[in-house]
Amino acid sequence: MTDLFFESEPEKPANGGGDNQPYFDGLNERQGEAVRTLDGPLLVLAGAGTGKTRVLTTRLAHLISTGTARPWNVLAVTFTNKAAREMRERVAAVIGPMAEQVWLGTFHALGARILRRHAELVDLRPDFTILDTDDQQRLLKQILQAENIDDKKWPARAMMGVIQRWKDRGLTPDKVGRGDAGDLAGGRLVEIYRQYQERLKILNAVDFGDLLLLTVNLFQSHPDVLTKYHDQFTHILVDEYQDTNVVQYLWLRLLAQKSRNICCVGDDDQSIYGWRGAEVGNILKFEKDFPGAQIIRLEQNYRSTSRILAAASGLIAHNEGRLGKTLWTDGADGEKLEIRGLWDGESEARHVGDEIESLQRKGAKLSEIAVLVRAGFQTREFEERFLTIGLPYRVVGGARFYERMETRDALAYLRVVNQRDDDLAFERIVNKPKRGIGDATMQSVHYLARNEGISLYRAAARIVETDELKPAAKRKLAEVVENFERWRSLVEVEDHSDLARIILDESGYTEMWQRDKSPEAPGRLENLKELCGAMEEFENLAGFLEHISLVMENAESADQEQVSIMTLHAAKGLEFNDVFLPGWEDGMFPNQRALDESGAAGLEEERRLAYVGLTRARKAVHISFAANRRVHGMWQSAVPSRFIEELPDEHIELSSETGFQGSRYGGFGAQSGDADLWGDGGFGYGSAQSGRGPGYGRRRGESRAGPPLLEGKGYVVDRSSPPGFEVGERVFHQKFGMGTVSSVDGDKLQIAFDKAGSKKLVASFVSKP
DNA sequence: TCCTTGCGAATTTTT
DNA sequence: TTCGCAAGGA
Repeated sequence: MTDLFFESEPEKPANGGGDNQPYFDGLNERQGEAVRTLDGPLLVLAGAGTGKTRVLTTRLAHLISTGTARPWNVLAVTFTNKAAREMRERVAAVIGPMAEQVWLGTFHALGARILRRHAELVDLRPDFTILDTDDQQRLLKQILQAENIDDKKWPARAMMGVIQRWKDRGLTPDKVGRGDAGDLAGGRLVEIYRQYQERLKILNAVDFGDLLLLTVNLFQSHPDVLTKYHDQFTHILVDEYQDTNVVQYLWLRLLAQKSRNICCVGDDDQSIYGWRGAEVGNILKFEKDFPGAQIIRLEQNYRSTSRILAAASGLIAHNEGRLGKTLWTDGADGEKLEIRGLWDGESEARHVGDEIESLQRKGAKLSEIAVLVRAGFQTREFEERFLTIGLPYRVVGGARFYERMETRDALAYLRVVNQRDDDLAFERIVNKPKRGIGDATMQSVHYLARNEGISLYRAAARIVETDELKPAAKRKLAEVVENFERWRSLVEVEDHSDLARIILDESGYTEMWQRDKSPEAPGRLENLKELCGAMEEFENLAGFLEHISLVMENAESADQEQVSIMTLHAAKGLEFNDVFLPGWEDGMFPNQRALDESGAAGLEEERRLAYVGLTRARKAVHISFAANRRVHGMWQSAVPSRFIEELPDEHIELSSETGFQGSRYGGFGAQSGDADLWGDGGFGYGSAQSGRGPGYGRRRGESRAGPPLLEGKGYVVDRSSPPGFEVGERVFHQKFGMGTVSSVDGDKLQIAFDKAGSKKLVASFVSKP
């Protein structure tokens, strides 16, 4: 053990005391090893469902209960507040109130905590504001506008993304390479980034990226500060290490370099946040970064059936550059993965709805069922269907309480009271409710603020002392400033939730909604009440605002009996008995844009996402794909996801409503010599046809040339080899009309339709005219 | 200052 | 298709 100087308690012998502790009960050998290995760098490769959280919390408890470290000597880092909260609760269950003293939190929360202690060293005041995404974007937009950057060509959102990625990589404006900026924002993006940072200083504000970036800068430029933390943190624990970006990595490395007692837990196969700066590389090169590191693999899965694991393993094996793990279970084989091909999106939603109802009839709990989609907009189709059949559901990860307009307005008032220089907050409410402070007035204030290098609030306070504004505007603005000064003087006197009520009343904000006749108004007033109520749980105004900016959570709806609908990203870390994975079509999943933008790496990340999806399921996986889908109002035809082909044959059961007669699917039947692959289950071509109204089947038949379709058990399966098409040939599709073949790739054709644009589809969907 | 109209874009998201 | 934004008119 290092740092004996700082350990007041004598160390327990390596194999003593701890091992018999009750918290070791039920840990398997590997897990126990991961808990006991307290010295030196350790990487725990924890596959899905292998008890990762358990190991992490037990290890933390073990560190403290053996006296190896005192609570405040442990730094435990997570990515989400939820994970942090869970860990703290579980540790507290073992070691009691001492858990409170552990430095446990998200990277950002811990960064903020450190940064506030040394704010002046990075040119901030300790009461700095933490801007949320919306504020960041608005601030950047202002700068872009001032610089006359075309916001059509260089939208603030996208530019913010680029700057964010720089921050993720630890790059301050002076460190961004020349080539990195390219022609972004007319080649001026680095300069704009610099200005953005300068504005933040004036606003006494930081964005999320700064919480880490500035902390790293602080450690690098003030070794004495770093030393202080070296002395404090003798043991570091990191959750979800595969999701760390470069700054987080630097942050950890700086803090861990002395003690080297760093334990990172993660799963390279579940790295799905590359698009927002996460570096799988961090976990892949752990051994190089921390020489002598031990690696422990957790491979025994306690969640899924062996078929699900085999299918997931088969899929993920297509990725290169993995550390490699083989999940196993001593549980049951379970059912084969069910894969359904449907005619279109609506039909898919109906199918999923029916399946869920059938599960429900068999006694399944709705809370144990989830529909996991690739992108947020896909939830709509299922919501509509579930509403019509009266199936209770909830969409996880929608609009959040703290993102609602009225909440943000109210918060803006509080932010200005808390910190005058918070321009974004000030601007948001200066004329809300309407009090006659329009663009013209604010222009003058902006002008003064810019010239003097001061914040809007200070500029406003100054400008009302002059005769620059028209009398009416001047009076109104002066009133606003006076109000804020008065509210500010009440901070010490009034209880902060009462103060919030006073502010909302006196500013006329509450009245504004009371007068509002729109149907949403009552709800908004309700939210405002709720907000004031929520404040009571906090010590003071500043504490509350810190919580808001860092924690931004949904008020959790009670665990009711409802199906969960969410994105695959949101599902990470969760588990359900039955998991539905719709939309497995090329272009949708894997997502076309991911492929276009990130190529092979993008495909691998999509595949990991699929892996995450599959491994959420305890008992059964239901995959589906649709032949036709309406995207942005246009009908698109698609081929099944390549991931379906990558699933091991012996663990899947494929059936299709309309028959995707691609060679693979034809080959399926031929391979096993068993038509049953197509024939089980209740979803037939015929029944689907009747549900959709007349026409489809007939049209399809009519427009089709060549041999009639084979029919078996209600399915239409074309086993004849697809008619050969050649480049340049004219073809007909029932939905897209006439088109010309532009390329041929096996049984998939690229067709330039006369009206519907260019599409890639399976040859059997088109016919010769 | 507010409302209408028209255009363009439309992943994943925590902090 | 639908939504959000920005410009232009009342």
